[in-house]
Amino acid sequence: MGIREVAKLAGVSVSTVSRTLNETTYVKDETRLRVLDAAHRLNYSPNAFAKGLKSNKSNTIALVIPDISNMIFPKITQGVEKVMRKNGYITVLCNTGEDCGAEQDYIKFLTGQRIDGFIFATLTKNTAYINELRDQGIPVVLAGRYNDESIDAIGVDNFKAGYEATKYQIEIGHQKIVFVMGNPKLCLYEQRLAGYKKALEDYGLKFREEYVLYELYDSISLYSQTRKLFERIPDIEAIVASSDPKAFMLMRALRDMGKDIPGDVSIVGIDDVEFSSIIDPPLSTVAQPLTEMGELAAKKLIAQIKHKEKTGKLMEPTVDILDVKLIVRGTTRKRRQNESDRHKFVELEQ
Amino acid sequence: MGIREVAKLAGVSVSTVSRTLNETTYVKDETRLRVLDAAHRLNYSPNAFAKGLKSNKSNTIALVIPDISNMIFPKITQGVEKVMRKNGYITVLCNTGEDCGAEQDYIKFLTGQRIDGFIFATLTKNTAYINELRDQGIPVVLAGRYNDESIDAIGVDNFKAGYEATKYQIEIGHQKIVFVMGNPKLCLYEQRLAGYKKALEDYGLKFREEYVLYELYDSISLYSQTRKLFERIPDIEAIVASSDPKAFMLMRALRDMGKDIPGDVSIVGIDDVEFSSIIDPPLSTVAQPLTEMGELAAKKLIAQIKHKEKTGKLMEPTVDILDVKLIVRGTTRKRRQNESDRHKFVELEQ
DNA sequence: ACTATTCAAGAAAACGTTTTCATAAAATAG
DNA sequence: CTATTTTATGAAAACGTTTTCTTGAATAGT
Repeated sequence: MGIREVAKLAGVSVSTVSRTLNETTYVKDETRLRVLDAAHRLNYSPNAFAKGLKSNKSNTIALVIPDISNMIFPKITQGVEKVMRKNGYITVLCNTGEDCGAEQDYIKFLTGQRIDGFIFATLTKNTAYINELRDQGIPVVLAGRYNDESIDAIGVDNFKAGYEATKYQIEIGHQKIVFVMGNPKLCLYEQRLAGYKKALEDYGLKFREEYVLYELYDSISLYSQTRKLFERIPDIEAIVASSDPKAFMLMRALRDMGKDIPGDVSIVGIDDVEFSSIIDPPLSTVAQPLTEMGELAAKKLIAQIKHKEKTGKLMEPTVDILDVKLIVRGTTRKRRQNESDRHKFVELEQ
Repeated sequence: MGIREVAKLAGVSVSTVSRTLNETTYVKDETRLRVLDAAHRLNYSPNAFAKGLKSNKSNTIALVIPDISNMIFPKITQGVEKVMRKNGYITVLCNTGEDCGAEQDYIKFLTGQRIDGFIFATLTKNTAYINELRDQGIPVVLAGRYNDESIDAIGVDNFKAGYEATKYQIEIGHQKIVFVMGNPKLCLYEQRLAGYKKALEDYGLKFREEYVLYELYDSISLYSQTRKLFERIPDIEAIVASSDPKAFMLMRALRDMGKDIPGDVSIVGIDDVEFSSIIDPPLSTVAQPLTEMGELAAKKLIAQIKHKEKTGKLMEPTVDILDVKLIVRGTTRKRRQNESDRHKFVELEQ
């Protein structure tokens, strides 16, 4: 089942078989046909190990993500895989479980496996070992993080996302706006928070530390923290959640406290995961183009790989920032003038 | 950076280096230390291509799924990847997009890439090319489907899932129970439907074809179909959805028609995806252990791979069926005695 | 008609390992 | 003290390709 068998059946040398199959130089039409036929008859498929050994190419890339069951990553993954497959690359999945150590181990292991390139969608700040990878000449692109100009990246405008979400809440009349913060180690949350602050500032509202709710530990803790916050400050009017899943958790907590959404609290998220449009009421949110991000990251990586194959060097890194877009759905609502108006409104609706 | 450099630095032959690194036969302690030190100093990592060429092992498996952004697959994927990584295997992700042709292309391509084994979580009935794969001696395990005893598989008891969901609706007093059917090409839906029918029968209820709602095309169409069904048969009391995402879509449609859940319609799903517990009200559903399914499939595949390495043959295939469990949450509710009672109830609550 | 050039195809080297074969020293047995 | 076994290592073959080096035939240029 090797190339030798094909050669024998076609009555040519192995070199000729290789040449026809790889279309590398001249081979007479008549011979080519014989070879192709033989290869087909023997159901020949070249040994990837041998090929790789010569070419030092695996046609395999690694997608490193923290947690595939976190809703934003399947979309990114889908985009990456699709583009890779179309271009003849295989995608290996590395689920690091948000564990930096595991990530490094994985990288070390994969480097030995001669991976052609890496896409990192992990979101921690520490990029030392990632830069190292690039310094070794291995193509790397970051998806969803771009704290560093020294590496190729596709990101979204997280600052704008935070800004737009907040701006909208302000423009529909809210002033007491809580920001739900995520893990501060991830710069995307910092950027979103910065956007929130800037919007407040631009509209002459004062930033108050007690209005930002930090997600400590996990999303369960967010539930109890929400209740505590609303007990302390009952007149909160609006919420900007730094991610959709956080918005879901808050909606849950609020509902359990007897609050109506958007009647009592106007909520806007950031992400636009698939579920945001399915829940009731559908979540208003700032959408980031996740699948597109994956696709672009994949294309960028392929471009680097090809360039490296040709020239032996990597291109200068660039970072592309994708735009975000506010989608108004059912969880946001104009502020009513005062309490008495509000009751009127409620009665009217029933 | 090859083994030769290590050998030179350690002052030994390449054979000795290989032997120390693979711990295959005798090598003097003193020599071993020298080699290890040299390898470490040169940051040596063996070339996977060369290794594979000799051993015919890639330490790589392929996970074939229809759609990673379909909520049940990230969980399975997570389970597979975790076990694989722990055992030194790499997982390549194959997202076929429910397209059988693409799947076959992918398989052909991967077979050439010398993949050690396959896990299929795709759910179509046609297994001809999968059986072929096994006949070629390639380890294969199916996750989530088990229509065939000739291949290793991990499945869930889909019949029981349909049965338990229906049984519960009956036991809390409902009689007019709609079943929402999925793609009939997937045997898991057929099995769930069979469970529904059997439960009806066991409780002396008649199966009515007009009570099963077929998801034609996509989940969007399900929305309009739901409305049509309830216009035609307004007194439906309960719904058994053959998957949680379908339940979500129905809840949406029902809500838009002004129906209260579970007040007017009692709904139970099957799957227990992460979101089911997050939405409001949280979905009652029959849970299948998705992550566990992935883990077990991975373990089974590894067992086959190891066995094949040792004996050159595959073990007799076995299929394991995991149990499912009804989780009662907020979308199900006991039937009230009659219409007048019902109005009373509603008033009381307000 | 004789040399360049292009076309066509085989022989053999190379890729970086592992593994077999060979050999020698050391340990053990009789 | 020799004969065998065990321990330890090097040389070389093998894995299945691609690619360089040759060589030969055909075509073209004067």
